[in-house]
Formats: sequence, C-alpha cells, structure tokens
Amino acid sequence: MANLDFVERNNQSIFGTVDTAVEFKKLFDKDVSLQRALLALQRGPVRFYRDNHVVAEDDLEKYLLFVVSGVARSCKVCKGGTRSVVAFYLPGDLFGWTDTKHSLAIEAASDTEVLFLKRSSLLSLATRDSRVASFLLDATTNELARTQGHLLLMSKPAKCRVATFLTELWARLGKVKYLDVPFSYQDIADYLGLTIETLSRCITELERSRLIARISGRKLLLQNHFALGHMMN
Amino acid sequence: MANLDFVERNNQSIFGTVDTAVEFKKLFDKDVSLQRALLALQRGPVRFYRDNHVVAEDDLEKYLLFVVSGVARSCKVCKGGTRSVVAFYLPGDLFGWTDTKHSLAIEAASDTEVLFLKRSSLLSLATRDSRVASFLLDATTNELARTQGHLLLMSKPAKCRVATFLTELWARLGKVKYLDVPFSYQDIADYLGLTIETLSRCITELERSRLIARISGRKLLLQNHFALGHMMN
DNA sequence: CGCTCATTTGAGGAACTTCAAGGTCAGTGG
DNA sequence: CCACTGACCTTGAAGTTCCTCAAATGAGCG
Repeated sequence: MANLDFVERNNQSIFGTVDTAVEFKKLFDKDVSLQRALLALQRGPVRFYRDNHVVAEDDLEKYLLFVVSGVARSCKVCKGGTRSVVAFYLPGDLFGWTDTKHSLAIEAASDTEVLFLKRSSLLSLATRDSRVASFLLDATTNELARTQGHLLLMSKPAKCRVATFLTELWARLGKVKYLDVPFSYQDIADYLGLTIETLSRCITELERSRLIARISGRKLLLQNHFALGHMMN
Repeated sequence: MANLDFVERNNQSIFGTVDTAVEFKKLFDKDVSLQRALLALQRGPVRFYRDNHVVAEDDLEKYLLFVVSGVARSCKVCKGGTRSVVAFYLPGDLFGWTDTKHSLAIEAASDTEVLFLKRSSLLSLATRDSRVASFLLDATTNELARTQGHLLLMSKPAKCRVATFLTELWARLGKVKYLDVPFSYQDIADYLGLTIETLSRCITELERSRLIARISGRKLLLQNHFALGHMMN
C-alpha cells in the first residue's frame, strides 16, 4: 500500500472536499482483500504535464479517474473556439462519470498525477462490497452538489463570481494567510464564463477597493472577508 | 403493487430520461421481497398544487423524492429576489440528494404527484441489494450529466440557450408534432438565467425567422430543425 | 538583453437588463 | 353577451454590463 500515502500528503482541496480521499483510504485500510482487489484494477499513478490530455475519449468509457496530485479540469471547446471549464478536480477527487454525453475533454490544469480505475471492475466490486458502492454514490453526490453551486454562480454578475471563486478557493486551501492561485487566469475565466479581460478588471477593482491585495504574480491576500462575503450574496 | 402503473402512464419525460422510471419499475417486478421492502419505506404519492413547496427543509434530509406526474423544480431565491431554477424534475426522476448544501427549495412547477422514499432506509437497502445501489448511482450520474449540460448552456448567448431548451424539450416529449410547453415563461427564464423579456424577444425572433411557429399560448411548432440545431452549436 | 507568454488597460460596441407601457386571454360577474 | 379583472406575455427605449479589438505593460527565461 505504499502508493496511498498521497492522500495524507495532499489534504489541501479546493472545490472537492478531502473527505472523499480520506474515505477512499479508509476503504483500503479496513480490508486487506479489498485492498488487493482495488490495486488489481488500478493503473498508475500516471504523470501528466500541464495542458495535456489525461485520457483519450475512448479510454474515458473504460476508466474512472482519481486525482493524486495537481489539478485536472474537464472542459469543452465549442465551435468558434470558445472554451468552457466544467470543473476542476483536486487531490482526492474521483471523477469521469458523465463525459461521454457532452464529450468533455479531461486535461491537466497543472502538472498532475492521476490514478486510473477500471470502471467495470469497480462497479462489479461495488455489487459485492457495499462500502465501495456507498463510496461511489458519495463521490457522485458531492460532485453533483459542487456542479449545482457552479451553476448558481453563472447567473450572478462578474464581480460576485470572482469574489466567490477567490473566497472558496481560499477556504479550500485551508484559509492560509496568502492565497496562491494554482490556475491560469484563462482557466479561471473559462470556469466563470468570463473573458480574461473582465476577470482582470474585476481583480483590479477588488484590489483598488482594498478587498484584496496583490503580493506577487498569482499570490493574493484576502483583506476584507466581510466585504467579500457581502459581494458573494 | 397497484401504485406503480404510473411509470407506464407517464412515460413522457423532458429533461430526465424515462429509463430511470423503467429501471425503477423493473426493480419492483423482479423481486417480490424487494417490492415489499421498497413499499414499506414509501410515503405517498402526495399531490401538490402549482408553486407550492414539496418539502420543508428538514424533511429533505430524511427523504428522497420520486416524481410520479407533473413537474417539480429545485430553485434558489437570492437576496434581491432573483430566482434561479437549478433543475426541473419529471416523471421518473429520483432526486433530493444535495439540497442541504445550497438550501434549494423544492417546489411544484405544475400540479404534481411525488413519492417520498425514506433516505436512510433506501441506503441501507442498497447495502443489501446491489441492484438498488447501482440504481441509485445511475440516477445520480444521470442528474450530474444533465446539470453539466445545463452549466455549459449558461455560457452561451441567449438565442442559443432558448433554441437548445426548446429542442431538448421537444425531443424529451417524444418528438411529437406540436410542442406543448408545460412551464411558465418565468420558470424557463429563471432556468436559462435570462429575464422574461429577453426570453420573449428570443422566441419572437425565432418565430419571425420561421424557425418555430406559435400555435396558441404555450403550444409551439418547431419548423426548421436544421437551423435550430445550428443555432444550438 | 531580447524573446515569449501572460496580464493589464482603454475605447468602442454588442448583448442583455431595466423600466414602463400596452396587449392577450381566461375567468367572473353584471 | 359584454365589460372587468388579474395573470401572463409582448414591445419599446434607455441604461448597464460585459465583450471585442488593439495596444501597452510586466514577468519569466535562455
């Protein structure tokens, strides 16, 4: 079980809760036969460099993905070149359910390690072990809740979206003093349904209003949490 | 098993597939002991009139909901009175997973019959019967896929959203000649993240361009499916 | 330094909302 | 049968937000 310590190492999570990873690890710890079964259907962890595809479309039907380190994104490029980021996946997130329907591309948003779990094997394991089944259900309902939150965000004005994004990012990263944003502005803009220009202007305005301060590059300091919370509505 | 014929009666589905309902019925048909178990934890079907709340917030933690007839919506009213419709639920849809997080209200979008299934009982049943477990997982991944599609729609222009909504509605209602829209324009606008005025203007423009025709009130005829498909991108 | 890539800033325009008014339709009571 | 009412949809004009295009600035790196 050498490979599973990553769950402990990477217990910073941004949009996904780290609970999932903890639960995943518990599954391993409790039952040695289960460990063997899961390890048997595991491939990886495999490293991917930023902006590279994690799976071919065909493979996604066969595998579920588990993020070990870094950030993965699922996104769609429409005719005209517009890109939408549907979700970011962080260490501890299990995903890859629905991508056949909208033909979403899974890519590395930063250098990333991903575990491949054979879908059919995992599902048949779930019929035999109810802990696996309820883990899968839990992971899926969590992702559903996050997606609904994302959806609600999209019908709010730009400033609110950015304030919400930064605040939640900060909370997920453990509410440390300085927020080190691990995405490119283009990724954030595509996630929030804005252009990079609008995103930049929003951040500049937050800075001018003293709600946040820029330390360096993508390192920020959230100064006025009350005002930010108010802006989130 | 008298109560379960509704699945056959209401096999028109709009955003949810009726497959779910069919699967649900199959669960009952195959196993008499399972039937008894599920019926034991069922309450209803209960009737609700349009715009009424289906559950109090507390109840939603205890129950999952299954739409028998009509349309339910989950929505959130923000400060300022803006309302967002996160999803419509149609006959055969099982839902109610995630609403504690964003405090979504479940309401009847038309006169509606809903079945209440005790959450804890259903989950413990799932640990004993893997068919129930995989049914629950299936229902959840389906809803996740629909929510992701909805999310993608929100970063497209208004005309595209409306064309997509109408086309998918038509497809889900069985591709019958005339599309009888079962929602109010306010519900649709809130679902698409638009104002009723913008929605109205879009529909009027679709009519002027001969892509659709108005028969009467909320009854429409989709005339140019090719052009509609092109507008959806 | 000089290159490239990412971010910032400005000006103008398109898309959508807001506000305000008018129209349609079904139900209701005269 | 007709006018009245209220809910719902439509339309116009003005305003706001966000996008597009274009250019400047800044950051990282060989």
